[in-house]
Amino acid sequence: MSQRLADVIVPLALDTAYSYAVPAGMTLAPGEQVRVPFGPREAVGVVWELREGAAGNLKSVVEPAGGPVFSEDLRRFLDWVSRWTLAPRGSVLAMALKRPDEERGEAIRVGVRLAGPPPARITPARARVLAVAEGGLIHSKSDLARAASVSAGVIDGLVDEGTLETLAMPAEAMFPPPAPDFAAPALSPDQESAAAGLRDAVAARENATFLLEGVTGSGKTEVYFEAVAQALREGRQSLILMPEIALTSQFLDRFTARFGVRPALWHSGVAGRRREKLYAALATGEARVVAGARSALFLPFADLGLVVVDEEHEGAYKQEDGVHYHARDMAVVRGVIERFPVVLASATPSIETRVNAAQGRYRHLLLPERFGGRSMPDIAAIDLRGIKPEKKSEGETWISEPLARAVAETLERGEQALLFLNRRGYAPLTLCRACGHRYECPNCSAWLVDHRFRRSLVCHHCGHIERRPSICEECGSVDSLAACGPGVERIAEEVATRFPNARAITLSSDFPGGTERLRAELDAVAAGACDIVIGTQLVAKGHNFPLLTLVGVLDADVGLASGDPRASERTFQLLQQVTGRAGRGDKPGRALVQTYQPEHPVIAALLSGDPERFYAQETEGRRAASLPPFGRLASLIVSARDRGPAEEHARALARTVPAMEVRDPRLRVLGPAEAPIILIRGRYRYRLLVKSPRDFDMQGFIRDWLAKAPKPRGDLRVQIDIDPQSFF
DNA sequence: AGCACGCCGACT
DNA sequence: GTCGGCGTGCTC
Repeated sequence: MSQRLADVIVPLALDTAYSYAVPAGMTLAPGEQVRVPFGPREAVGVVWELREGAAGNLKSVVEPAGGPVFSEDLRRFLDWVSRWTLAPRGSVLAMALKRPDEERGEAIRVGVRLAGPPPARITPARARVLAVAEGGLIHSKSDLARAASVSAGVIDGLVDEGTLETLAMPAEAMFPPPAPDFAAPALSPDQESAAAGLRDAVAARENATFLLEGVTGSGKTEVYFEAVAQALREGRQSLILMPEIALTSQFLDRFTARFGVRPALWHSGVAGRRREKLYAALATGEARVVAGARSALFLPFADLGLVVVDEEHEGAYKQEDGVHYHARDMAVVRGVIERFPVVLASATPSIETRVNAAQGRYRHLLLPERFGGRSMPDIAAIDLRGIKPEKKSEGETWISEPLARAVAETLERGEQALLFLNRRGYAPLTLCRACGHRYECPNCSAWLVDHRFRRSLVCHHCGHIERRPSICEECGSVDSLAACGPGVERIAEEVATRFPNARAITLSSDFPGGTERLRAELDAVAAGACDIVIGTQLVAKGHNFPLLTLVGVLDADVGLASGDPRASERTFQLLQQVTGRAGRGDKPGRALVQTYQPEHPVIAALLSGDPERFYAQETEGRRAASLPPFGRLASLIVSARDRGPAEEHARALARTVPAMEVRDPRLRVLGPAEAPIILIRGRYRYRLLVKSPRDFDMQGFIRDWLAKAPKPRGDLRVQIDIDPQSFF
């Protein structure tokens, strides 16, 4: 006998949809959330498909579970992401499905208002409460208590006496709609023509991808705000994706100035009730514009009409654990499936995006000038080869004399200077001068970084932390430990000796007090609270310092020596971005770049002020090596607590490849090789690389391969990363 | 992800 | 003899 069946996906690391009978009388739509029996317990999943069939001895759906309905398009998108990343569908669903905390119960806010005669005994505290409550308005308990500066107990007392009554507060409008024409800006002709292109695409629901490229200060944000405004006029939702740290008050201020209200925020710091409310408001369409970190891409929007990926070249868009995905690329896919335009904005686009634009897959919108005709900073190299050796003595210095002079001049003019070094901590290596012992992480094959402010040695890979010793743990020598190389803390020390009267601050992601303090500190710096900023890459990103006129790059060569195929691109983008921080106000900017290899292509391109040269070279290099975007790449990381099993399983996987019947000669499997950092978090890692042509079904190959290969047992793990971004 | 089943060590 | 360690496998 045929009856209605529901194929349900549960948000667990499972790829299969499980079939349940729909009890007679229960109405269910595809995409609805349902409670289903699952093994010995119950789970909430999403109806992926409804069909007719024989119920056999299938279990039945318990009940509809409420919450957002997952549209056909969203389900197709999640399926696509699963097939692309090779992650189980349930894991991908888990990124989109957030159930409210059942423990917490309903979100009813209790309010109070004046409703009866004054109490028999009137106290000063009670009098203050009555004065505030006089108008007969509904107050929330906590607001009323605060306004009358009394404790909540006083309110409760008045409720007991019948003077105040409690009632449910009307739900406050959590997500007031931004106004598309609140403060439309005056745009330059370049901005206006780019904005017009975006507005048209939004209005036409065109599924086009745009590269919006313009140097720092060219006004990209104003342009994509026009696309957001258009989506608002169309009554559709917008999502602005940003690297998490860029979600600062500066961005919120600009948004508020343009649209009159703040956008809704979705990132790891938004939790609890706020997160639940926003999740619900997304699905009803009440939240119109969301600014979020990469994870916001998977949320069940009611009617998404635009996605902006700001700073599209940022590595932060790549998720490196769980489901390995690139939010920028998945955003483009969501745009195609749900038929809306996607805008990729950057001053220094990724090679991938540049090539896609050049080949006509993306539309290229270029903002050639700094807004208001401000000039780009003057960039000059300081060749350390001629300077450094004579300073190598007991008191090592990292700021060369020419750079120090430039800083002094900047301070004299009352302007701000930034010293950039992309290395956290005090020194990247600690060794014993007596025995040569190097301090290494017990869980990782990496050196421990001296964090002198915290008096600790810290591993930047696993977070291991130990007290900075005074005697060598190996040979027992006293005062023999030497810090090798600089980190930002060490630069801060040098700044303090060289410029004792300057107000200096060191900013890096390990800033004490967490992200919130850090964001506040960035605002204070922008407002002029200090003279010298010493910072890691964090200061290069998403924050403008209007008073900054000098940027000193302490070591432009960091990162160039690694074997990572993306090292050049990343270094170029970072240096271009940080030097671009100089001179944003009405003062011209200047950047000095300390380097041992001024003729290196990356450094030379930076100095020439001609990024096209770099892009042309790098693109050719990728083409010649068939690297992305000209070829496809995947990495398989095999890991285990013991070295032997990890290596053995990696070899076993490699041996399975030639045995496969289907084997395209254009496909290559390389390795296994030890990962560059073989031990991380106590796990040994071996890596296999798959290279294929662009038009090859690489995921299909990997799926077939792993189906025939030996299954990982015990604590062995195989992680698949399609289009890996980092290679350690 | 849970949760049960199952097969080996140290306890009443 | 049993309690419980966590490796292995399953969830319509």
